[in-house]
Amino acid sequence: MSPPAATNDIFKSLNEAQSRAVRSNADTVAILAGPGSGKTHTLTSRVVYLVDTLGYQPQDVIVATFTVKAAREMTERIGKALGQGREKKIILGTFHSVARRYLAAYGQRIGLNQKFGIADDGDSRGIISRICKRLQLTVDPPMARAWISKKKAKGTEPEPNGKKQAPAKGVHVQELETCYKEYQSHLERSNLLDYDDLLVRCVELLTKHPSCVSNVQAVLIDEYQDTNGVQYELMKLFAQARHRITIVGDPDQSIYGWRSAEIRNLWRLLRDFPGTEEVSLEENYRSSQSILDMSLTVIQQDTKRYKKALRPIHNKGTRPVLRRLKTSAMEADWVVSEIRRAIMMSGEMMTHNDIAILLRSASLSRHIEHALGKAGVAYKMVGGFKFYERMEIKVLLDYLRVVHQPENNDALARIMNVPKRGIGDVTIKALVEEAEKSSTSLFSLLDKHCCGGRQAKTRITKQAEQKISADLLRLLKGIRKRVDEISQGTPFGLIEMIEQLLTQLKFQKFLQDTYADDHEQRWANVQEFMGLAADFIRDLDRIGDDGLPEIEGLQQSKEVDVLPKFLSQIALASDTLKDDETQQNKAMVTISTIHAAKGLEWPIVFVPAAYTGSIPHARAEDNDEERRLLYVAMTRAQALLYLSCPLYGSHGNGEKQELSSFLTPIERYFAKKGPCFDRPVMSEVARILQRSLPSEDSIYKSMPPMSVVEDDLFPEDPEQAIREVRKAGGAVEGGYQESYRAKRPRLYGPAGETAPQEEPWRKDYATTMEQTSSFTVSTLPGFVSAGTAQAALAAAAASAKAKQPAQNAMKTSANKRPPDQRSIMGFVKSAPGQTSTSSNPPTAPVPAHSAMSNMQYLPPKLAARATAYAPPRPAIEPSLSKHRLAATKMARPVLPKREEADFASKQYNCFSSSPTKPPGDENPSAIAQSTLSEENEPPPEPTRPAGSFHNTTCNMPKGLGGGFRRPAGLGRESIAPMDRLRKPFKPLTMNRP
DNA sequence: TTGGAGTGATTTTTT
DNA sequence: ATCACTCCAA
Repeated sequence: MSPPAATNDIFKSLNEAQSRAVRSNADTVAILAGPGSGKTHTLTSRVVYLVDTLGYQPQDVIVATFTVKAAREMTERIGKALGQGREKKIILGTFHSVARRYLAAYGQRIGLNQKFGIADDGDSRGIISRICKRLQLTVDPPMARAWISKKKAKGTEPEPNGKKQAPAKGVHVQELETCYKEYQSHLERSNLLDYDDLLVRCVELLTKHPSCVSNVQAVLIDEYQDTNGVQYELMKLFAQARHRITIVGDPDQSIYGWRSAEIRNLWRLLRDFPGTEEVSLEENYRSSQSILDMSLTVIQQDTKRYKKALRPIHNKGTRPVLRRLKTSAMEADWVVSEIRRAIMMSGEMMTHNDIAILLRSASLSRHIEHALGKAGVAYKMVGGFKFYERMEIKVLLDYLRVVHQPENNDALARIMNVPKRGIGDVTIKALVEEAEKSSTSLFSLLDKHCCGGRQAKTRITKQAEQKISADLLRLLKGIRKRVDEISQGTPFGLIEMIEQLLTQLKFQKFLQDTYADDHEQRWANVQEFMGLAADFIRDLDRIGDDGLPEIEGLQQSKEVDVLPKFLSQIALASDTLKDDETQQNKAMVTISTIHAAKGLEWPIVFVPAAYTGSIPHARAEDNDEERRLLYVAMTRAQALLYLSCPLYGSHGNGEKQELSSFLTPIERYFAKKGPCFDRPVMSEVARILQRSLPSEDSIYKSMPPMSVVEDDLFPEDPEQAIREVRKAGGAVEGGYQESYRAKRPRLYGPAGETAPQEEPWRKDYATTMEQTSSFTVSTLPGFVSAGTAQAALAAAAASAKAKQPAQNAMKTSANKRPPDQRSIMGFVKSAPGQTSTSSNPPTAPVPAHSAMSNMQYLPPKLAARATAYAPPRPAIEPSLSKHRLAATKMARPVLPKREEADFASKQYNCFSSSPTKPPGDENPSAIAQSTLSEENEPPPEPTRPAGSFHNTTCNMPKGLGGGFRRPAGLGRESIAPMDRLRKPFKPLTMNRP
């Protein structure tokens, strides 16, 4: 079979290294690469290659991703390339969903009830806290939960250093064990599996019954750095028939350590599959060079990490911004103003779709949402509050869950009194207790009590309640009956079922009564839920089942019911909705947690709240992971990157907040305010995004009169601004209102008139703000000039004290590695050129606190073994393995081969300046920013020693010019599909003039 | 024993 | 500002 067109297209879109990875004949392929290097594209291409060129059957390929979003995107991409709907046959999904599929089909072999349900987060939390209460355990339930989860997620392999999981001090392991046991038995009784159980039980299944995966020819894993112990085992088990595994990952983007992700899995793989071929992808197709440089200065603060080459394909670009604002409310307003400015100054080359605001925690979104809403900017929130967590939805889901699994006591207990039935907490608790003691389900207890020979010895049940219970039971039974009838025939009825629930519960009325003010919104949510169910049904037909291929001689249970599928889909995917339908054509800003943003990219990225306590999170255990998180956030940006930090906390009377400790050492490398969007800057942005910039004329014409052209609405140095105000006699307390005053003192007339007690002034001002949301506040001339004056003052002061490079942070040199500590891959396979990459900027200081790391290092013994399997490349120069300790001294690394090195360095030169760029305007953005930063060091430009090039690079195609095609799927259209609308019913009007 | 009002802590990240 | 929990009146 000659390769169809699809394959050729795929190969055209690959660069040399990517193509090598795609076509590798090795059984095990490990692709390690930095952000924006086309990892996922490579992985999908390999899938296409395996199926299309090598003729693997799609159903014999397993692709496991980490998030639902990634899974969906991958299906889409593969589908596009493969066509004929063959992508549907691939066993593709998150680890959890693939595991669920196997358990649904074969779980009975390990004694699993086929109708098992999935205990979501809330369920397990509830169960555990009830256990703790009941048994009067002293452990804190969340902590017990974490302990249990870790225990499950770790898998069976013992820790290398023999250390045991250490519970927090002072906690009795005995209690934890008890809780664990109790929890498991509760789950079992309710026929539930929690998230970890899905994996654990699947491991059990595949260990005992390898035939279930006897068909599997290849296993591919995305975001490998985030796999945990069980997932590793699962991966191996999936691949047990043929041992063909392809992984892609980036240790620098390992941000799920808290969920027991183990970077150790990387060397486990190399240990268990000695023939593994490594490929590294080194070109970054995503971000401007300066964004990449800046991100590197962050990630390189971790001296223990494994360094990879990462070479920008794009131009220098605009210097990233680190803005300081007074409060988080002001910060949010500033973000909005920058969003407007950027869009306006780009002449709509960029829209709201091109913008993301990435947050460390979802709870930080409040101010941002407020500001966006105030300004009438459409946005959507990814992650954070979950649709399914909303009361009204959760209730419906619980009803459905009880219909599916009558023995699910927790769900039943929750809904017993939900349209008020006059059953109080006490009664419910007693009933649950009784049910548990007599080891029946709550449902059958109630059933017997009401209908049968009234056996419930529960002390108190009024007759009124009894009748209402009958109503509840009748409803549930009625629906169950229908389900039973339906499941024999067409897989319809889900919608019907929900409708019936709604009418019989008088749900709308219930919402009206319970939530007086926002019942409309809630009802709308319910309707969206219906729409979601409808989509699900439709996709079931279109996408086909998520069943497994028939294996000869193996009986599998077919899932005929839609309900369980629907429920587990929801449990496993906090966001099931396809955006195709929901997507209004409105451009929307994306707000997302950093975690949820992994793998995505946007032209403009804001990272607000970059203060210590947020980005190294106050409760974080692993500072290095927090740093990686910041790195991930920064590397999402293509053209413009904005970080910001409020000086005062928004909570309470705002204590002072410190800039993120990851940023203080490099603060001076950032621009202090947003760039001037002049022609050179904008055209460079356009080049990075590969879009065409509207003519200067048309931009100018479309600009509303008196628009804000510069980022000067807010003082560059709020503290300075505060001092100014104070000098002028104003009271400074550090609050929201106050901040505005400090910002534009002139508004309030001559000095002294700023006294906060002047209520009328303030009120007026505030209302004006609200009403004029369609234009920026600053369109009033007075505002602008005052602001500008302030900014000028602030700038002067700022540059005076700019030279404080946080030397104190460098003091500790506790970061020296023990001599035997090496970076993972560099140690495992001591290939030349794979070691150093971009060298440190000699000045990049290292924060003192980076001593802890979750990186695991290969024990010498294993290392020796692994090295033995390394392909016959020249051994590494011993000095190089420790090169990082001597990084500052190392002017020139040892070169593997001279010619190659020269070639590579030429290549690099070629990368770093665009061929189309006239030699003259080397760095427009630098010029644009020069007023801000002329005294400062330029951002540390990593010098990339030629010898650091991986040999992949040296093998680059001879045709030097044509070699650097941007892989397809990395272009504009590849901006990852937006996630589903979180707040669909907010006022979403854009009212830009 | 239920339900409403009032009070008090509280927010990492995800399958 | 939102949720969970306590307290008090039916």
